[in-house]
Amino acid sequence: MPSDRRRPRSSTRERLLQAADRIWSERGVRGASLDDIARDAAVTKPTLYYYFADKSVLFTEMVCSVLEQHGGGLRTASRAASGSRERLVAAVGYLIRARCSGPRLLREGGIGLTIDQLSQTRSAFFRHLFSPLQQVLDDGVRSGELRAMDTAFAAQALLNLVDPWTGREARPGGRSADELAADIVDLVVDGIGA
Amino acid sequence: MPSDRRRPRSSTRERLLQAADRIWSERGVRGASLDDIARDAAVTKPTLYYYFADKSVLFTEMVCSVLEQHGGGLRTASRAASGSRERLVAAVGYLIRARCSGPRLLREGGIGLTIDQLSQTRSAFFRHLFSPLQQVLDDGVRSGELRAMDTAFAAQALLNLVDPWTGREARPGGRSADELAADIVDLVVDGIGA
DNA sequence: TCATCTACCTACCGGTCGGTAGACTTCAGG
DNA sequence: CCTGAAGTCTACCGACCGGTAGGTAGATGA
Repeated sequence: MPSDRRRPRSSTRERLLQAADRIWSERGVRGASLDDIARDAAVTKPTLYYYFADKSVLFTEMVCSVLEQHGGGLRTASRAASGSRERLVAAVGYLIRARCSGPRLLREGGIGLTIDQLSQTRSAFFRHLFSPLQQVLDDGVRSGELRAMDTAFAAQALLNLVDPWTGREARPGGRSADELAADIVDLVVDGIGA
Repeated sequence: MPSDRRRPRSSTRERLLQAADRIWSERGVRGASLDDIARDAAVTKPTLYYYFADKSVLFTEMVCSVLEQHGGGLRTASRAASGSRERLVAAVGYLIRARCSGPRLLREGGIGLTIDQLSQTRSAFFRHLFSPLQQVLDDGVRSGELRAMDTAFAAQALLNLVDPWTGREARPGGRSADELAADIVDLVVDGIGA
């Protein structure tokens, strides 16, 4: 091997975070080993340990990093649209297109996160995903486009709805991300009542 | 050990299925070992292998068995009520109370199920959970209580909504099973539009 | 009474996983 | 040219997991 060594510190670290996101999102935290992640980032496991103290740290930092990233995209997307329904479609569509599997990974827990790490990921979830979505709902209620409701419950419900459908399979009826987003928002906004 | 031996064959087998359901539902299929399940059923792992050829067979039989069981409860519950909204509340309430985590376990897949086992679990899911729920929606559309819609999509959405909240934790705002069911159905039937 | 069967056990195997020790390579600064 | 830190590697460990080999206690039936 020539001088691949001595790569800039941030690049390898970043590749490891991305690999952890991609692989764990697809196969679950327990479905893929650290070797798999290291291999995907084109390094070996000890190199992974050079950058992250242990598995739980890698997990926590990865989740926080992708939540922050998707939080930014979510805010941008929902601000770009006007009207509550359109903002919701934009937000939901972004989450699906970005394959944002944060909530699902959060629910996996159990890898032995410390209380501190757990509260870190929860806080990242609320700050970056939950709150922006709830904000859109609150705005809609205030402007009269949406009815009065428990917006926290509705926001969580929306995220729970989006989550199982972010994978590349399992898009009902072969819907595209945009169609799926529109259908989800139509369902939740209009309801199924006559 | 006195004469615990020579227990009736069906009892131990049944206890293993129940243990697998309870433990895997709580900790995920990869989060608990066969030793854990055997221990919970008060036998050893080889005894588990006496009844089930391997892990994937135990998984498949367990999923089919609990789906069948919950399917029965689901039909009974939704038939006992009248009116689409009430039938939906009854159905959703049953699934939450029964902590029916079938859909989540199904999504885990990946334990190396054969194609045959996979189609077996999918078919059980559709026959016992999905179809009864879609039936309630179809009836509602036919009677005019619900608007025309893609009932397959709506049924899947309802199951996706229920699923993340069947766990013992994570009931938003400390809702009881019945309150949660009512809130979910209100959200989906009435929508959040003004 | 004795062979056979069911139901279960202890003890182990091969493989994988998270994690570590320590050597090697590259490169910047003196 | 030397040194030392940064970055990466090979090679390994103990724990655990799925699965198996081989044996045993007790009920059953001829």
